[in-house]
Amino acid sequence: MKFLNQIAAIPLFSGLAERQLEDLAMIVVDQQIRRGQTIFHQGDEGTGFYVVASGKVKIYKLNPDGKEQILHIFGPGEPFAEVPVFAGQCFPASAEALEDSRLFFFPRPAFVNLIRLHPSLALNMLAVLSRRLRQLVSLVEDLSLKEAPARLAAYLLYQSHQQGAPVFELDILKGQLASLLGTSPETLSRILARLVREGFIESVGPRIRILDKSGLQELAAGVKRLS
Amino acid sequence: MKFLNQIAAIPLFSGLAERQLEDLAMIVVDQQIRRGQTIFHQGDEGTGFYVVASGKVKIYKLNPDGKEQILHIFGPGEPFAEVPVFAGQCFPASAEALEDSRLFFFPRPAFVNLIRLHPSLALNMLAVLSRRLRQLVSLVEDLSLKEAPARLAAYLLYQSHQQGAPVFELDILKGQLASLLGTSPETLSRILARLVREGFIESVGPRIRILDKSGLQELAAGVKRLS
DNA sequence: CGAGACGCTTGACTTACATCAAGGCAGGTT
DNA sequence: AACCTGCCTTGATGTAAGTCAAGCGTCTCG
Repeated sequence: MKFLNQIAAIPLFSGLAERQLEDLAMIVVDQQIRRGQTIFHQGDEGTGFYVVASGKVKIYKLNPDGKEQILHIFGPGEPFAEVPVFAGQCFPASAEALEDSRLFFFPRPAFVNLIRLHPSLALNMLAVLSRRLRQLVSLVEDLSLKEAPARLAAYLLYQSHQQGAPVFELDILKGQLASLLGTSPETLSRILARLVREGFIESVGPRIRILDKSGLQELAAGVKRLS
Repeated sequence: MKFLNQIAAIPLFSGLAERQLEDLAMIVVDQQIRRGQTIFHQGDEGTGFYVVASGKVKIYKLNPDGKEQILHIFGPGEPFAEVPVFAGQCFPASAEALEDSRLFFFPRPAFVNLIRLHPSLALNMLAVLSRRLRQLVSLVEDLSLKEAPARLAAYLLYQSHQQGAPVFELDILKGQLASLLGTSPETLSRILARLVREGFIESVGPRIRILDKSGLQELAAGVKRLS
């Protein structure tokens, strides 16, 4: 059966029996998207949700002046746009591919039926939404209670942790990072320069080396500030 | 059985059979809280979730300087603190009673079992989390993409709509409203004064009268600004 | 090769909002 | 009545970060 292996590898579907995975494979729709292409706009009706098979997708909001705030960036294996499946039906935000991507689309009615039949699928989905909630709470906290340098420090530490090394490469463009951190490219550039000047990091292009991890942690927590 | 009627009236549990409501009533714990009292702190371990029976509760974050951001304010019938039930186990934020309140507490293990047995309970919970996600996305949008006057305008319109009249009373203290809108009491006070001066509203103490609904809507949408 | 286009950086300026400080007003207590 | 205390308002000042504008390296493509 088509895509069965790839579907089985999606964390959201972990713990499901072979039979249930086959049910999923029955309803899935495969979709190719080019970099820069819009997947949906906020306000569009949501007829199902997606899982990233390959590539990278951003979920974002725009204001009337054209300023953008990125809410999430999702990579392989991560589901997105589940909200309209369970509440209301329109998307609260827009989605666009940051790279050429392949998506699995699961139509709503069939998926809701599967959830009814399989409690472990429901619990997995509850866990996904709960983690998402946690992420968003943290974004609100960052935007409202921390300054831009603290947000950047937190992001750098997170990336370094994810990639498992004190030296790493930013995996998104700096302009996109600015939008994710809720600031402008100019401000991001200036803060990065200050972090270098004050010895917290080295930076060449997208390559970052963390020199003072505990200093960055203090910045990120908001207990210390740049001079 | 104790509390059965009140539990049956909670929207989260709508559509459940009598038998299932009785199961819930078996596991519920009743809890009285005084105004100002803390229910839990962020980082505490979450052993279950709550539903407000009466009173009012705020969910909030603090930064090291003591600045507060309110994430939600919940009233009768609304569940909160579900996140640690399904993902991780510690609370992402803190909770405090804004009024003397009565809470129903549902211990995690028993509740998770009920979810396994009753798919409609799972779907109800998914709907609750999805709506919560929508709310938080909207909060991020407000904080990052709108100015304080737009946030206040949106709040006033929402309250007016909720209470079903162009004249209404703020149901929380202005200081708390400032924290909910991500601003300071001083700034809130000034913006309110400007809204009055420019003829959008009348305001005496906590009493608000909306004079120019469409003007406020334009402010809230960010297409127009205060002069 | 030259010309764009794009992404990033840097400098000069502007601004929304926070902070600090003082005072007003209402409700409750002695 | 005098006096808190809590909440709100108003004024003066400070600042983080946005905006505008110019310039630079890199890559692509005619």
